[in-house]
Amino acid sequence: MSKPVQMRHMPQIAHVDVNCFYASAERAFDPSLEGRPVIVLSNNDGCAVTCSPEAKALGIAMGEPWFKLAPRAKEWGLVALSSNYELYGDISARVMELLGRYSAWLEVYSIDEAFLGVKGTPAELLALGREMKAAVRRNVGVPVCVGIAATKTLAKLANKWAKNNPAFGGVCHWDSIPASEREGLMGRLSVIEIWGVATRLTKRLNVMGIFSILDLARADPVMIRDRFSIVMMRTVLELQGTPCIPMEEERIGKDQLIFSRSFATPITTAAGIRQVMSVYGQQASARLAKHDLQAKVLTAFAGTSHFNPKDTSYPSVCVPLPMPTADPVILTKAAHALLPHIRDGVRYARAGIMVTDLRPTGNQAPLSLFENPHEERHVGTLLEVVTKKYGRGSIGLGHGGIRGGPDWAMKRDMLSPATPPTGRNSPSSKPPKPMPYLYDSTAPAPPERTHSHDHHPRSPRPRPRRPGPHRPRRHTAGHPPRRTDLDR
DNA sequence: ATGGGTCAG
DNA sequence: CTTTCTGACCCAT
Repeated sequence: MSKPVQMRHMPQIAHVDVNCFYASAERAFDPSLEGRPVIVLSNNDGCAVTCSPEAKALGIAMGEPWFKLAPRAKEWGLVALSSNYELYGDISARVMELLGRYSAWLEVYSIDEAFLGVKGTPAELLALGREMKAAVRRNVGVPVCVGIAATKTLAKLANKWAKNNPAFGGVCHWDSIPASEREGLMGRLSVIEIWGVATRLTKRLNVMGIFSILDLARADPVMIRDRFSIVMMRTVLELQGTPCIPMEEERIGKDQLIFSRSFATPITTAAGIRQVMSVYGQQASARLAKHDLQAKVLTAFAGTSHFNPKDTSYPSVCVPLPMPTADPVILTKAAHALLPHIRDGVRYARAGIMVTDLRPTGNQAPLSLFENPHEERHVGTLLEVVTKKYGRGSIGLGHGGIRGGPDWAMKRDMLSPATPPTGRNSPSSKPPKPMPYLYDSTAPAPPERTHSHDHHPRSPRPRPRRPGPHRPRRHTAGHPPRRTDLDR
């Protein structure tokens, strides 16, 4: 008895992500790094955030402080690089552009991950996955793995499986695996391996006797909803193969922007904090302007190190702005409201500002023009132009513009030299042949969320998107596969 | 509405 | 000297 034809054409979701993205991006830029142990360091060159497989083989773990590694780097032939987000953003854009050719339904989930709506027979889906993997490798130069399944949650799991089990060759189509094997896997994996479940939820689930992914998949969704949340229930349903997390439209409009940083060395003076606040005020202004937004509220904060439990202090102030603004002078002044709360001698390890209550520029009363002379004179714009031309730190208001001086600047001593080559590996150099079974705009839309408790309103029939210019989320290649037995 | 908690990457 | 920096959403208040 053969299955109805439609069964073989159920919409599925492909999850694609780049293996150890930052390290791979550095390699795409500098192929001589291929085969060598490479790590990419966090801000301030503090610790390793991404390790190439060769680096992992040396026993280097994610989060390993660089100062511990440095002495042995030479003997290991270890290449350590400061994180270079410009490079990663560029590589990311190329990957996404390429993936966009394989489906009208691309959701850029993070700087190195995407979901694609796909459909076809199992054999076709597998072929599609392999084709995408090969194309990205060929055209952009980074390795990816692909997981394909009926739901996002399962697609991510399949991807993880593919990554950890060489037998898959980097591509795993969930439904093509015998059920007994899938259950074997789910039975061996802790719930913490699931998308959306971390330490807290794991503990709570464990208390209820739910330890493995299989335990959770077999739990009663309603009970889970009552004891946890609708979100966790969706996870359960998704594990059972019922799509509940739909493909998302590109997120438009943010609710808040945060600018904060840990310092290379603690700041111990109000003067130092003042300087930092000035820089953040200007950064906030530039970002708001870029997105045509204005803020109504600014929060400024500072804090001592979490690792030094004595003498802690976390001052913060919330400043309602007289009118929605993106003006650097006003924002900087507002940020300085934190200063009275800063005590000299306290070792502040980080500080930042947050702008909230954001709204699009342009729908305020004209009166505000006169109340806001800086805006009228385009001070913000000028700052941006100069900054773009001469680099950050070359100009600034008040104490923000001191160049080279501040020792709280990020250390990036091992930065890769420049932006990556264009042309050579550029995706456009060899466009992939479209596959006959692409998920196209005339095909049924991807699964709708079955429970509509969801924040971002979306059109009932999501429209297909081209990948367009992306605003990939920031990302550290974090959450490194803590030891799993995905590969038996 | 707002803030604390939780998660992701 | 376990991880940076964001961003978002859930949920209780």
